[in-house]
Amino acid sequence: MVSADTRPRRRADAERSITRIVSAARECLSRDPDATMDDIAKVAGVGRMTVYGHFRTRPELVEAALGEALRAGELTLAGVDLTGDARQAMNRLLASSWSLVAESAALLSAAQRVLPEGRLRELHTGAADRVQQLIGRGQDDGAFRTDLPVTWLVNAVQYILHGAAEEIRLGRLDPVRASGVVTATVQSILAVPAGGTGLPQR
Amino acid sequence: MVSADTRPRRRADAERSITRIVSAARECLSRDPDATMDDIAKVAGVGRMTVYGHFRTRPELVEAALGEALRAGELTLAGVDLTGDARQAMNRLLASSWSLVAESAALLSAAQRVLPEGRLRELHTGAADRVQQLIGRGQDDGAFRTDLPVTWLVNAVQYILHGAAEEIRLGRLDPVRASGVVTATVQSILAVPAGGTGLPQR
DNA sequence: TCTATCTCGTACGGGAATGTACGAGATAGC
DNA sequence: GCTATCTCGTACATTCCCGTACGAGATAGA
Repeated sequence: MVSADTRPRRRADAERSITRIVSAARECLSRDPDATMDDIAKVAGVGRMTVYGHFRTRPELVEAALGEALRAGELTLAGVDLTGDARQAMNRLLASSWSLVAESAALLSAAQRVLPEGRLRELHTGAADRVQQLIGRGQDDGAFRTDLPVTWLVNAVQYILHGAAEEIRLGRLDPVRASGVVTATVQSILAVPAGGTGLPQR
Repeated sequence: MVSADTRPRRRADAERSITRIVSAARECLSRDPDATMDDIAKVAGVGRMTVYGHFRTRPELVEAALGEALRAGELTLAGVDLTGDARQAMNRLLASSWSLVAESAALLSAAQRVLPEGRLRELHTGAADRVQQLIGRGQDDGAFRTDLPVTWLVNAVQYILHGAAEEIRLGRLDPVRASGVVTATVQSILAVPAGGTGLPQR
C-alpha cells in the first residue's frame, strides 16, 4: 500500500538513487536530527536536486527514512522467536536487533520535530507494541518485575539502547562488547528485584 | 574566579536581569536544545536586546546556563552524605537531585552542539567525576556490580535520568512516582546480578 | 536509435535566526 | 537631581536552509 507501484513506473537508476538516498537519510538523521538535505545528498553521493526530485519536502524524506527503519525493525522482530522464557526471548531480541532498534529510536526523535503527532504514532505503533507485549508477557510469567509500570520499562530499555549507540559513537564503549553490555543492563532493569532495593513495595 | 567581580561593577537591576535570563535559558534549553534567543528572552520577561546586552553570543549564554546548572548540581552533591553503604548513598543522592542531574544532562547535550569539545569536558568534569567515584567505591565494597565498565554504568544512569525527565515531560510518567521509579531502576542497573542473567561472565 | 526519464548545476525567493547599530527613555545609585 | 548605566524597540546585514524554476546533458529501456 505504500511501496508498491502506485506511481506509473520508475527507471532502474531512479530506484537505485532512492535507495541510496533513504539509506543515507537513515544514517545522517540517526546521527544528527538536524541533518541537512545537502548533507544527506552528499552522503548518498547524489546532487541535492536529485533528492528533491524524489522527495518534495524534508519531512517527506524523514518519514521515508523512519518508515524504512521501522519496517526493517519489524522484519527482524518477526524473525525472532519470542516464545518460551521471556528472559531468553529478550536476549535473542536484543542480540539480533539492538542497534537497529536504537537507530529507530534516534530517527523517531528526529521525526518528532517535523511530523505531526498522529502520523508518528501511526508509523511507530506495531514495532514498539510488540516489545511491550513481550515485556508484559514476561511480567505475567513472573520472569520480569511488576513493581514498575510497563510503559516505563519499555521506554527505559529504549533509552538504554539509545545511550549505548551514543556511547559507541563517542568512542566510550567498545562496539564488540556493546551487545553483551546492553543485554546485561536490560536484564537487570527487567529482572525481579532481589527484595532489598530500599524502596517501599508500593 | 568566574562569577566574581572581574567586571568593573554592575547595577542591581542588571544583576537581576542576568539571573532571570540564565534561569530562563536553563528552563528553555533543557526542554529544547534549539531554543532561540528570542524564546529565552520571552521566558525571562525581557527584550531580546537586553539578552544581547549581557551575553554577546548564543554560545556564551548556553555556557552560562550550563555552568550555573552544574554549579547547582555540585552544590547539592556536596550537601549529600556519600559515606556508608554505597546503595544507600546512591539512594540519597538520587532522591535529592535526580531531576537536577537530569536537567544538567539535557543542557549538556544542548551545549555539545555549540561549545568546543574541550570546554565542555572542562566544565562538566567534577560533577560527573563524583558520581563515578561513588559508583567506583560501591564496586570496591562489593555493593555494585563489576562485570560492566564504570564509565558505562555512570552513563547508563545518566540516560535513565534523562529518560525519566522526558517521560514526565511527555506525560507518560507520574511526577510523584518518578523518584521511586528512578531509584528502583538505577539500583537494578548497579546491583550485583543474581547470577543468571544469561551472559558469559566476561 | 530514439525518447521518456533521470541527473544535477545555477540561480532565485522566502523565512528564520544570529548579531550589529542606533537611539530614546527609564532608573539605580551617588 | 545628575549621570552613568541599563532596557529594549526598530531597523538592518548576514547566514543558513528550504523549496522552486529552468534547462542542459546523460542514460535506461524499447
